Amino acid sequence: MASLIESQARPIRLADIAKAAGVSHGTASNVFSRPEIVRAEVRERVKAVAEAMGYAGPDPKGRLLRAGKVNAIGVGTTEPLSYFFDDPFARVMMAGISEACDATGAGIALVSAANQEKLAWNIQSALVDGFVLFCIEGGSRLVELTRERRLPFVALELGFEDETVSAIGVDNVAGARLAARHLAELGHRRFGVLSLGFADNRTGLATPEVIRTAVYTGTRDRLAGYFEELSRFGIDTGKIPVYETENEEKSTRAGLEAIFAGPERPTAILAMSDRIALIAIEWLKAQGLNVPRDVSIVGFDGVPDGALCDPPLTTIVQPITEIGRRAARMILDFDGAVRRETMGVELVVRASTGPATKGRA
Amino acid sequence: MASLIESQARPIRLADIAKAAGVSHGTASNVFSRPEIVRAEVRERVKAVAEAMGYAGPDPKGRLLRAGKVNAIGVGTTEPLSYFFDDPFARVMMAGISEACDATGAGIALVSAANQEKLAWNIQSALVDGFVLFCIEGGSRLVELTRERRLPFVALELGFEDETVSAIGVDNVAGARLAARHLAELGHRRFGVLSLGFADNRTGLATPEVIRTAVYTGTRDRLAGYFEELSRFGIDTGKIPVYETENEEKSTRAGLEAIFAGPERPTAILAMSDRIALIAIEWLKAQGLNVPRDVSIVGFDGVPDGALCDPPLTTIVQPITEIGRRAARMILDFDGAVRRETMGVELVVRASTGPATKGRA
DNA sequence: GGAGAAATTTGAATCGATCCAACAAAAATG
DNA sequence: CATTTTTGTTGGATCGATTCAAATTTCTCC
Repeated sequence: MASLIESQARPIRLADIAKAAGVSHGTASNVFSRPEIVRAEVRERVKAVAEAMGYAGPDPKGRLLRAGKVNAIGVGTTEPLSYFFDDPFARVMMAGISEACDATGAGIALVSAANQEKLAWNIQSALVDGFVLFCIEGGSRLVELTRERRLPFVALELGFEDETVSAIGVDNVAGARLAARHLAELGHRRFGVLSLGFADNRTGLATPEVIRTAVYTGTRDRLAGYFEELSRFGIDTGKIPVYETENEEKSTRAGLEAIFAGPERPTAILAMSDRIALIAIEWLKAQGLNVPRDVSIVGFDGVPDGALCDPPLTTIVQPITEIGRRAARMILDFDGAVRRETMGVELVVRASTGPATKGRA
Repeated sequence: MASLIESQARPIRLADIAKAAGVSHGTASNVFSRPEIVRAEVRERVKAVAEAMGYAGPDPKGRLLRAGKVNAIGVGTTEPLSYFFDDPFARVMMAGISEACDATGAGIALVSAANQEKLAWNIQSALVDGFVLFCIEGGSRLVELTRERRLPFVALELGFEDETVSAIGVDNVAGARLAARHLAELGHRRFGVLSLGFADNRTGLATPEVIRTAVYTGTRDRLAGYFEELSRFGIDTGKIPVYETENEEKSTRAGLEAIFAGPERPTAILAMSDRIALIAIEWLKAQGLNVPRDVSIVGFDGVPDGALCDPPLTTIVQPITEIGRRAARMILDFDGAVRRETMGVELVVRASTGPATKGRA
C-alpha cells in the first residue's frame, strides 16, 4: 500500500535533495556527476539524504538536454523490428555495429515501424546521435525521412546514386562478375537470375524497361555485372529471365516457378542474396533436382548459414561485419564529412556449384 | 564548404523560428505538435520560415523532458551487445519483444557492457521507460543495478527468489522432470548433466555443496527436477556427474570430457539449454559416437536451431516468443504491480533420443 | 593574526521543448 | 450595436538536470 502511494507520487528531483540536504543544486549535482570536487563531509551528507529519500540518481532525461549527446546510435529499417533478429544478413551486420558500440560504450536504439506514418514519427523522435540505415525495400523514403532529422547518418549498401548521403557498400559489379564468371567457366550457358527489387515494392519478371529505370542501383549493378561477364562468354543475356523477389520465401518460390516453367530450363541460378539462394536450394531439392548436379547456384552476401546448409553455398562474400563496424564508427566519430566507402568482395566456392552437364534434369 | 560551416553552427531552435516568423514560441510549438489549432495562414507562414531556415523539427531531447515518456523499452544483459543477435534463445525472445513493441510503436534500446562500471553507467543513463532483463551470468547484479533506476523492470527467467521483482519464466522443475522421465522410460540408467551455473562465474563439476547453495534457482530447479524424476526410477542420483558450463562451447566441451572420462560412461545426457545440447551433439559426433544410438541427449529451451540440426534435438520447449511478448507488454502497460508469471513447457521428441542399448559405445 | 592561495559552494543561466491560464480578436447571437 | 461565444495567440512556468563565473570558506605560511 505504502509503496503504491509512494510510486504514484511525483518522483524526487535533484532539487529536492539539495533543499533537504541544505546545499545548492549546483553542489547536489556535483555530488553525483563530479563527486571528487565536493568536500567529503558534504558529499556523504547529500548521499545519505538521497538514499533516505529514495532518490534514483540524476534523471538522464534532464541530463540529456544539457549534455546534448545521447550516446546511442539508431539503426533504422522499414522492416518490422524482428528483422534485426531474424534476417541473417542483418544479424551479421548488427554484430559489427554492436562491436563498435561496445567498444565506445554507446547504446543501440532499434527504429522501425509497420507503416509509413509511424516510421516517420519513430525516426523523428528517436533519441540518438545518428542513424545507420538498412536500405532495403523503401530505402529511399527512409533516407528522406532521416535526412530531415539533420543528424549524421549512413546508408548501408550504396543503394542509390545520391552523392550527398554517406554510405558504405560493396562493389556490386565486381562481385556479380565473379559469380557469373565462376558459373560460365564451369560450362553453364543457360541461366536464371533471382533478383532483388529494382524499385520499391516490385516483384515479378523484370522487363528491360524496369531494369533500365532502376531506382536501386545496387540491384542494377549486380545485374549489370552478371550480364557483362556472361556476354564475354558469348551468352545472349537478353534471353535470361530476371525475376524480382522480395528477398523472402513467397516471391522467391514464385520466381523459381516462373524461371523453371519455360522450355529452356537453366542449369545455373544467380541469386542476389544468400537468403534467396538458400530458399532456392530448398525449392530445388523439393522438386527432386540435385544441387549442383542438375542446377548450380551462387548466392551473394556470405552469411554464416550459407556455410552450414546442404549443400554448402557458393557465394560472393561481403565483409558484412566490417561494414557494420565502419558504419557505426562513422556515426560515433562523426566529423561532418560525407563519406562513401566501397568494400571489396570475394568469391567463396563451396558445393552448390559444379560443372554443367549436357543432359536435361 | 558552406555545408560544413552550416553544420557546425548552433542548431536552430524552435524559439528561433518563432522569432523569425513573428509569433510566440507557444504558437510555433503548436504548429508542429498540434497544427490543427493554429490558423492556416499562420501555420503556413511558420512552416515556410522553418523550411527556409533549415529547422529539423522539434528536438526530441527537449520534448522528452516535458513529456516524461520515452516510448522505448530497454533490454539489458551483462553479455556484450552482440549477444542479442548471436544467441538463438535471445533472438527468439527478442522477436517476441519486437512484436509487442511494433504493435504499440515503441522502440527498443539495447543496453549492455563489457565491464561492470560501464554496465552500471549504461543502465543508469539509458533513455527508456523500463527494462526487460536477460538474467544470465551476473543476473543478480544486473537486477540490483536496475532496481536503483526505479523504473519498471521484468527479469526473464525466474532466476532468483526475490519476490519483489517482476519476472516471467517457466516451470523448471516440471520441464526437467519431463526430460528425465523421457530418458528413463527409454531405459537409460547412466546419466550426465550439462548444467548452467549455480552462481555467478562458475564452471566445473558441481559439488553437492555448490548445488545446495545455488544462487540461480532456475538452474537449481532444473537439476532438482531431473533428480526427482530419476529417483522415482530407482536411479542413484548421487552418482550422476553434474558439470556447470557457461552455456558456450569451451566449458561445454570441458564438461563432456569430464563426464566421459569416467569408467561409467553415460548413455544419456541432460542438457540445461539447447545451445549446450547442440554443442554436445557436435562433440559426440566428433568422438565417433552416434546420437542417439550410443548416447541420447535432451535439451532445454526449444530454439529453432534444435529442429534443424542433425539429428534434430529432443528438447523441452519453452514458449520463448510469448514470454518476450508478455515481458515487453508488462513494461509497456506498467501498472505498478509486481507480477511473477510461470509459463508451461512441453517435451518435444525428435531424433536425438532413443532406447538405451546395453553395449558400451 | 593576516595576506594570499587554494578549495568549495553558490545561484543564475541554459539546454529545447510543451502546457496552460489569461488575453485578444473574430464570429455569432439577441 | 452591445453581448456572448468561439477561436486563436501569448508568454510565463515547467520538465530535471549541468555549467560557470563569482562569492565564500578554508588552508598555508610568514
